[in-house]
Amino acid sequence: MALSLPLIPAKTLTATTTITQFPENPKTLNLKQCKTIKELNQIHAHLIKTRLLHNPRIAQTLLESAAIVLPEPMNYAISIFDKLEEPDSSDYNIMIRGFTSKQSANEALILFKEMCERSVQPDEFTFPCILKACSRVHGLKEGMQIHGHVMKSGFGSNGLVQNTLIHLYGNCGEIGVARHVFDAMSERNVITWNSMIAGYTRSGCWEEVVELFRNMIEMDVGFDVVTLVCVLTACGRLADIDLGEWVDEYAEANGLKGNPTLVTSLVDMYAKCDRVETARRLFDQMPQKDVVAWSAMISGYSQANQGREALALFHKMRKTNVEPNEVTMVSVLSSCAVLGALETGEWVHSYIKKKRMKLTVNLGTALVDFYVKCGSLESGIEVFKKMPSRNVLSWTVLIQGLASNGQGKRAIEFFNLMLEENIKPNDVTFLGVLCACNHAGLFDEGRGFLVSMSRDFDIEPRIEHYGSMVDILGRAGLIEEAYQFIKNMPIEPNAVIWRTLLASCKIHKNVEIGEESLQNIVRLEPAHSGDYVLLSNIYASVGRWEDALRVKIQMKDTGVKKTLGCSLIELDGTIHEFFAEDNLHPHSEEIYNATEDMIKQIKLAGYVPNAAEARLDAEEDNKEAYVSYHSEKLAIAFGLIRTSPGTTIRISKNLRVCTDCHNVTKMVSKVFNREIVIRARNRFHHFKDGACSCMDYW
DNA sequence: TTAGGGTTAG
Repeated sequence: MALSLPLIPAKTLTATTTITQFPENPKTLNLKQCKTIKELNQIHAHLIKTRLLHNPRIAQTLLESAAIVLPEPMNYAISIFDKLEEPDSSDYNIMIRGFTSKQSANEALILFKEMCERSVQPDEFTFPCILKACSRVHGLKEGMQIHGHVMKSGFGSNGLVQNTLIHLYGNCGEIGVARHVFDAMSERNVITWNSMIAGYTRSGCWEEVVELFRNMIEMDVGFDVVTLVCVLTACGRLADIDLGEWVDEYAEANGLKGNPTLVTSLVDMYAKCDRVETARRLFDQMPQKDVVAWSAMISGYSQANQGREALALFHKMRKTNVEPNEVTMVSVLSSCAVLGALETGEWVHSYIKKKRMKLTVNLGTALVDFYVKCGSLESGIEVFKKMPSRNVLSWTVLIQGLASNGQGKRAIEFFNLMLEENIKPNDVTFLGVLCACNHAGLFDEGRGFLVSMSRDFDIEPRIEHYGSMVDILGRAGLIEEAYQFIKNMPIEPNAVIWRTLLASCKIHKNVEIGEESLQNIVRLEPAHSGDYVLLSNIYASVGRWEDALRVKIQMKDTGVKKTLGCSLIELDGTIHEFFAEDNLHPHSEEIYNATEDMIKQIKLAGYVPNAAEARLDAEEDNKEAYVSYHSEKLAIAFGLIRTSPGTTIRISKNLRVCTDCHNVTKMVSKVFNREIVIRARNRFHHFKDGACSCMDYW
């Protein structure tokens, strides 16, 4: 190995400058007190000059300072190590630890190999050190070889070694093997338990984390902050607020709230347990917030569907000197995706480029997901192609994105490419594939995929897959067959399945099966307003006005509240929110005028308001007016007056698009020569030249 | 000299 000794010239070591600082007997030198490389240089030079470096103990202390105490690169330590006449196991241990702690675990492994070749026997500390190195680089294969070595060397029942083995296997996803080592141990300490719990945490086995924690308490093992951090993570994922609060109280009572990692875990737990305000309070109280704390709070908002708060917090973070990392950006992009905030997300994308952040699999996938969820398919595909590596999730978000945007055939092409690249699809991938078949009208293919997923890929279809199949049949107009399919399903149908059928009944005007569907839905899930609206619309569409009204009244009587329609449009990075008939917007009057204007113009081109739905939605006299001011119409009109001609208008809304709004948007796309993308509750609609990508089925 | 912890997309 190359020698690079940045020696201070001997002449600087004058009695007045340096030597006098040393104690008389250099053996008592505490080299670990060296704070800088310069100090170490001086001592090193002195030891060479006085020949004390030939003393192995002194040399080893120097080595330890260079390799472990100082944060310098390993070159210096290497130069000392290479000069050792006969390095023993403890010298090797120091070097292995140094490499591992300085992120060069591979070099640690090379050195261990060299140690074995030079017949230096590993001691009880060597194995924990080298196993930690394996763990760092997820070197399962190397770790297993060393495990074999451990057994041969007789350290198989050494507690330290076993703890590190648990950590290694847990860290490499071999949680079963980790548990095997754990179960075989005769004595376990807190670290043993924590290593096992940490492994379960890493593998997402949240129930096991809680179970082990309860065992720890029952068996009186004791626990510490590390245990609690893992338990809190599990509480968040399991939405176990009771245990989470218990941990919080324990931490409070035992003065652990000063530990930033623990508080970050509390923030995460509260946010995931739907207590975002509590999380924010804790977050605000943290005196020092690192990137993980910020990311946890941002992702808390993002997951609680509070995208605007997430973005606001991200902007606040940018004013501090804490640099966001890839993980932060994943949550920020997810918020943009949920909000449909294309401009903001595009800005985030350029920010990622400017900061030269690594396009990790997660970050790349989040970007693809963001673009396709904003209906910006080409950008999504471009990012996807540029990703240095992709996993099943990356493919799945792309397939789902293409499918929900009405590009079913293209989605299936990507699915085939995925198989060619030997990426194994999972259950969610198949949801995307079935969705693609649905939107592309690929009826036979859909049926084929449903069979294939269990036969060829060993994935049991879940209720969602059956639901997708019901949708495929319904779209094809095979209502009766869809009904029989539900009856013969191996799983008990839920409200979603019946709702899917109900929606098909609406399109194909099948009153009889529609009625039965609603009965089933009401039985399973009484308080869902959309179903009543759908049935009511079915009656209306076949002219059964009294029945339609009866359903409306029934809806009122049973206390089912209609969800308020809400549409969002982003202009110059600001998100504007509209509710049906609202006048909350500061430019309300202007927007209403624009909406009237828009309707007037499309009427000239032949638009006739949809009487059926208008009639039902209307309160008394102002029948037409009511539908005219559905939230997406207001948002589109606002988009028309605030963007330059030809610009694509992008809206996201919380409900399905109603028939009248769908007609209006088609007409607007033609009359005003605009592409309009509406992201609705269940799918995307791309309007262009008077037609929609959903082919009028949604 | 030795072992364990928090944030991320479908």
